[in-house]
Amino acid sequence: MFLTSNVHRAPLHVSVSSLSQLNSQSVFSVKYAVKLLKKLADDGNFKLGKVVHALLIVSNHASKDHVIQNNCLINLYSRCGQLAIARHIFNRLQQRNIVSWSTLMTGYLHNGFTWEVPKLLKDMVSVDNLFPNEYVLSTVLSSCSNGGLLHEGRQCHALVLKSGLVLHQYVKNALLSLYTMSSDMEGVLEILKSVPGSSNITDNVVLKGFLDHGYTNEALDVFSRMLSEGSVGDKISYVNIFGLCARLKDLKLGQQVHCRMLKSGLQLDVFLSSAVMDMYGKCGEILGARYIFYSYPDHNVVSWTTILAANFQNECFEEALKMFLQMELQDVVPNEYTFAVLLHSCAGLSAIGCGKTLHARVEKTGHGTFVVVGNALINMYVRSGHIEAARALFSNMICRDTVTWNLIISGFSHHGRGEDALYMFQDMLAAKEQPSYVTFIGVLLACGHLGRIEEGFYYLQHLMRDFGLEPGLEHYTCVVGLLGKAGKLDEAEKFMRSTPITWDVIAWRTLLNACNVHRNYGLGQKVADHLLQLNPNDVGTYILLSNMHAKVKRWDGVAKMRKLLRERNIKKEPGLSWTEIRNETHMFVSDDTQHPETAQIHEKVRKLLAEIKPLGYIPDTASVLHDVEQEQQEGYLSYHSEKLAVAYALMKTPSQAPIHVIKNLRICDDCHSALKLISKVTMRVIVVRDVNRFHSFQNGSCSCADYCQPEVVSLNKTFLTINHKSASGEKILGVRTVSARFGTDPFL
DNA sequence: CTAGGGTTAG
Repeated sequence: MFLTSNVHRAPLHVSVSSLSQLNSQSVFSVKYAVKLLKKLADDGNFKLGKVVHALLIVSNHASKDHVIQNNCLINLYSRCGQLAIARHIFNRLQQRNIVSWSTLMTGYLHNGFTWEVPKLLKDMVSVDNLFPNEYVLSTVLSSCSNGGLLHEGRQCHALVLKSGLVLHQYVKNALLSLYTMSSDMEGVLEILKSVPGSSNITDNVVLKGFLDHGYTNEALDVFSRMLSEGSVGDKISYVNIFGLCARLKDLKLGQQVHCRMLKSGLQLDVFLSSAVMDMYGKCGEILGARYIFYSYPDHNVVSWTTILAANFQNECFEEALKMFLQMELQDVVPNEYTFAVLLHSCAGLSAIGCGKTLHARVEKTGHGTFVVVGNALINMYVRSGHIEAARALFSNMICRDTVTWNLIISGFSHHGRGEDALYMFQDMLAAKEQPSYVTFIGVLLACGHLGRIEEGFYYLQHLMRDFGLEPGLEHYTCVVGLLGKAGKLDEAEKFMRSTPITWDVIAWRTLLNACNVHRNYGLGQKVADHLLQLNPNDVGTYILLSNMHAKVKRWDGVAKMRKLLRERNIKKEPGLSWTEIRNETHMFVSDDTQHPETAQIHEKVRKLLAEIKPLGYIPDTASVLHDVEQEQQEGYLSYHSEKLAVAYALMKTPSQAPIHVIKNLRICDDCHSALKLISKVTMRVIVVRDVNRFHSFQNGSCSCADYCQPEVVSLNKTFLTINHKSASGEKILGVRTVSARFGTDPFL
């Protein structure tokens, strides 16, 4: 084009010496200068812009006082990030109009000086006696929403109403953004109702607003209206809609939207690919997320973090850590979200070595001061069994949020430290931090552990409601556990029958477990029947039931359970335990002989069992459901994985070191009593994380006080669940090492 | 001559 060729060629050849030749010539008409400056402003071309500006000055043309041309110069400099120059020109204008003001305001807005913009409006009205038009109003409103200036924004709303410009779409959208920013979704609905007309941009603002503030149904309404109008818009619309699908965890809808996007021919960009990955990740379809990741090449921190998070959310913790190494190789610099995801992945694996390395790194980079990272660190230490390290971190945190408190409270609860948990809860209230739904799960677990029935009911029936919280299934399940633990089994059953809620398998299993502990055979059988009716293939029920039969020496019952399992071809998930020794993770499978040191480990187990026998240990293998086929083989050694892992850790660690073992199932009664005694004879602290909680064995007793906690979901869905398959699906046996090289050695 | 919407943690 004529314009571009002129811009890009002619002025480029202008040198200082040639300026004098151009001096007397009228090179630019005003009209041409305006076109040129606009083009340069759009490109953000500071270098050429200065040259043209210089030419305009030296050309001695009458145009230099031309207001439109000068407005273009202000625009040029503010678009190039040179706000000081823009302001200087504005100050020296011979004459100015409303566009001069509006251009300057936009400059302040885009350069981050949002709070100056309402002041400029005030000056404009008082000094130049100009009334704001739609350009000015939408710019000032945007500044208010970007800068959190709610008060000023409200005043602008008044101006908008006075001017009658509400009907203007730009102004309306800016108003919607303002009310979205201030979480006033009722205000948003009000504007939508009173102002007709909608554009793609309106839809996007509103959709995002509804999503951010939990108005999922309203967001769905917007989406279905977009569909009925035949188009779902552009890339940004798709980003928002994928966000909606992610929120709904509706994979089917997400796939349909994805198909539609493909058909519409839209190409992925870094935002869109992140949004699609996030959708697949949150909908539990990790393969979809990975597919998108590899089909779009140009990733930034955010899209990398998205794929790491998708892996984490789908319990592919190792894969998340491995992919981070790739990210580093590509020189993408991680941010606080990246570190949070990585630390949560370590937490999922109880990979304390990786976790500590990352801890060292965030301390060095300064990311440790972000709440998200602090929370992730606390979570990592809690789930690796280092509750005191978590407490120390908590004490040193500069700023905390609800999640921080929830983590430390339920952390103590899961470690059987009920009193500490309740003290923390009191501190939380004293710090004026609003407790949430999750907070009370941790609090009720703590009450359960301490056997404080009345206190628990007070929290459930009064305090929660004082904070506007409606108790849910998790809370009620905690109460069942609370009553059950105190031996009030009939009351627990009555509570379940009288509470109008749909109880799930977990709740009934909590009651069955209580029956088991308190040897209430009759009620136990009743509950078990009910459980098997709910889910005839639930292994957990069979195991509990079999334990119960064994406890009252009803061996016929135990045999019946085994027969049922065999007949129904129900496979018990293999028992896995692992322990980390100097950054190496050693994984054990029950009755596994693949570890290179199997002979020594078995020898160690035999020795330990012999040592604790005099202290009263009676092997209780009959009560334990092993793999039925294997069990009938001759010479079968019933060594559960946790026994193997503990024995190995005892062999390989210094004599005072505490031992940390993680397992995928619930610890069985036999191992539990064995480990209590082993902690006594070896004088070691042995911390075992099972699916539900932590058992801290010390000097012959356990922090769980021999009672299992209800299996309520706490903090998030991945709490205490593990990934026993690697990304490629290979089965993990014997020794496996989780690499812990993340660029920074914690001891450097 | 001047104005608007997007991705990651729990």
